[in-house]
Amino acid sequence: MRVHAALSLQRVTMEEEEDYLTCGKCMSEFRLERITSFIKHKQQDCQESMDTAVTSNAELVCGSCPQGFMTAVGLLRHAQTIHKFKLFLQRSSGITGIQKVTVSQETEAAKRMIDQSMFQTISQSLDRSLERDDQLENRSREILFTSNQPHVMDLQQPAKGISNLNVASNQHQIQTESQSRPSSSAMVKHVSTNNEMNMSNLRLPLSNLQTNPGQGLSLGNKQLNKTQYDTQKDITKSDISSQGNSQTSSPVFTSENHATAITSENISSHVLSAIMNSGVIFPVLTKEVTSQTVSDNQVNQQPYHAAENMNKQENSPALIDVHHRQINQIDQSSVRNVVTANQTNSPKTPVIKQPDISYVTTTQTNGQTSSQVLTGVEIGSQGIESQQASPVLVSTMTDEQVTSPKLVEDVTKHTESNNQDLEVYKEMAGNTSQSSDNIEQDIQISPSSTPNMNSNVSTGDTSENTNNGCCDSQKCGVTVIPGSHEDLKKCCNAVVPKKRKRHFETKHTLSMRQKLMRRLSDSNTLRTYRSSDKKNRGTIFIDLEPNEDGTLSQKSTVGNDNVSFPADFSGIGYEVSGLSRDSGSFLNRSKGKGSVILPAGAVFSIPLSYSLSTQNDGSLRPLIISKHTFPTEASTVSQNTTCTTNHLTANSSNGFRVGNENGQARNSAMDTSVNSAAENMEDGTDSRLEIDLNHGEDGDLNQSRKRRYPTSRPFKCEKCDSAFNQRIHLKKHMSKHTGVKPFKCQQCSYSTVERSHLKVHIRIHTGEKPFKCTYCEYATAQNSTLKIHLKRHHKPSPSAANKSPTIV
DNA sequence: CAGCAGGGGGCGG
DNA sequence: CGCCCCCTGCTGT
Repeated sequence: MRVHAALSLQRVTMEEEEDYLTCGKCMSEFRLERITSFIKHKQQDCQESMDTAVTSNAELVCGSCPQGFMTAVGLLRHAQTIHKFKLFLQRSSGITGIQKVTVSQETEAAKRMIDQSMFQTISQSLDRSLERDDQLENRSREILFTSNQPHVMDLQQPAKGISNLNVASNQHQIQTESQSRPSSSAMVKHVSTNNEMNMSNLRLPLSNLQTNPGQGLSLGNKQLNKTQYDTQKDITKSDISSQGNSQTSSPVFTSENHATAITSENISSHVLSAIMNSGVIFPVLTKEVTSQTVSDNQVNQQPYHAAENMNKQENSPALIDVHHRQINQIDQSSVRNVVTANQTNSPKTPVIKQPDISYVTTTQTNGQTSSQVLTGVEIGSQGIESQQASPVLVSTMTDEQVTSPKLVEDVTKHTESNNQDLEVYKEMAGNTSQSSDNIEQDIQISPSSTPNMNSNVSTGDTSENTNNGCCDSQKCGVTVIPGSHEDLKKCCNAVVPKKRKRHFETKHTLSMRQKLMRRLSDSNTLRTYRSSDKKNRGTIFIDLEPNEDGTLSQKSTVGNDNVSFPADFSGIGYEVSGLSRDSGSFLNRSKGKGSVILPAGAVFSIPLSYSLSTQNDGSLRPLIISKHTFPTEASTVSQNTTCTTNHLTANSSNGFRVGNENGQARNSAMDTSVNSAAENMEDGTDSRLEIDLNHGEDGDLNQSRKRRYPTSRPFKCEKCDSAFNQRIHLKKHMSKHTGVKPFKCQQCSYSTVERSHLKVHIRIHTGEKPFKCTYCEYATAQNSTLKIHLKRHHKPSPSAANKSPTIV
């Protein structure tokens, strides 16, 4: 039998500092100055010490045994270790740090232990403890209990403590009186008779409690080392096992991963009162004790299984220093146990869950039993503060639903999907092995947000949105609902910014070139179709194919009888930038990316919108699309158009010209509305859709802005002859007449109607010249200025330009 | 020739 | 519709 004499509970107050010696076996406490009594106590193997403690030091006496204690904490730890009280703090929300405490049903041993006299004793002790608690550090005062749920213990505004806690022992009903201490505002509203106590919104002193899943649980800014962590796990493991083996009707415990151990520093009177009145056993962790315990363990080269020994009723040190329970294996059986538990146990049986575990719990309200699927939080690598998600009430289900095969299936599915996470977690936590048998009775449902120590901030990259990563709440902030993991995409999309989503859609799928090649390969047959069922309007796609000599050929005839095309497109270079989306606008609109390489034999389409007018006989006036070159532009075509065997060079403003044979042409884009042309036909002239081979005035290769919208300008200015294709442009234009320029420079009198113009203007004051010449030191504030500069000073030779077309 | 202002089109939301 | 971008024209050096 090992004996641990541990120095514990260094209560630091503002007024005094008391040191206590705690027997690790019987939990008796001795003042430090009575160390001789403590030594004697240990020498007598605790036999004599009880009397010593009771008679000489004890302020509290256990109601079930003659053990005496100086402090309520000591008594509680005694209750914990000897009489098997348990309590788990459930950290159940992240951002705000709000936490939840769920207390298990008392054990049979605890039931026997709890009697009125004990509670009265404890109550008195709590009052005395408050004197110290009020003087503890702020973090000790941060423990908050709030709850608005019925049948739960509600302790509100506990910052200053609780007073006069009276306990009705047998029924465990609690009443509170707060009149004795003005600062005491905590109230115990109600405690259900089934000993279920649910204390929500517990805010623990976060500064004093950090989780380091990879290395253990850090308490009081003291991080446990690997050995300590393993010890904790061992304790937990055996504890789980004992729970399952010895207490078939006991509360079902889920994994205690990241459960909050109660320390002498973070425990407050509220916790104490809660514990006392719930009749539960709780794990107490005292820093000094932990250190000592671990030290002893290290000496013994054998971790101490406190819980195991406790369950064996051995007279062994019972300093349960941790319940940082590591979940290592979750199998379907464990999942199903959840439902089984809810099936077999009384509805009154509380299900204790862990914050990072999705779980099913049952509650009783007005005599009706309902079950809820709850999810907890995940603990980030940075500690509790990194928790992100609040406990999410996913759904409220009836018992039938809870026990339905569907739920079992969903939970199972969900659990399976997260097993990989668990493996990662296990590995990172340094866990070596744990048999699933040990947690066979442990309820662990859907560790949805299994801590991912390496989890990154959501990147939105759908490629990473796998089951084990996407719905990690650390990534997307969405707590996964058991059984809803299949809705993974929705989950992620809910948090990925739209722009980012679009970014990934456009940048991380197929490259533009891949898209182009695929599209080309899919369209080796010429196609000409109308996008509209109406006879007199639609869009025609002219399929063209580059010839071996770099020219283009139109290889199909138009299906529309009312539309004819030139028979030969040979020798004509076309920019591809006019392709609409419908026809496969695979070109990037970025500058310098207006060209495209077409493999030999590939076909691309040029969309042409048209609208036909009716003739006198009621038939549609044929629309003629012909190759048309203006005499003055012919040279431009030959000069600026580059059309080699395998590529086409896109030049700006290269498109179609709509007009009539009188030469009344207006610039149009590739996607050309022929409405105006149709209108012109009304006057009897032969209207044709003519292909404008003009490649722009300066032949700038970068001028490849695609034109998507029709060039018709229905929005005409009432004060001048200006017309625009969009209303917004007319609106901007009107500012010229009205003088309204809402965007004003703060440093000068400049004002403009366009925000972007002001943005450019401000560069004058800031001196910012983001556009830098790649050939010299020249820099400018406007891109167009740089272009002019390049053109004037670094103009590439025509041959070079031909040899190096811009490639998308 | 550089710098700047402004018009107008494209495109996403 | 707002924003951005491209382009053009004007002006000063």
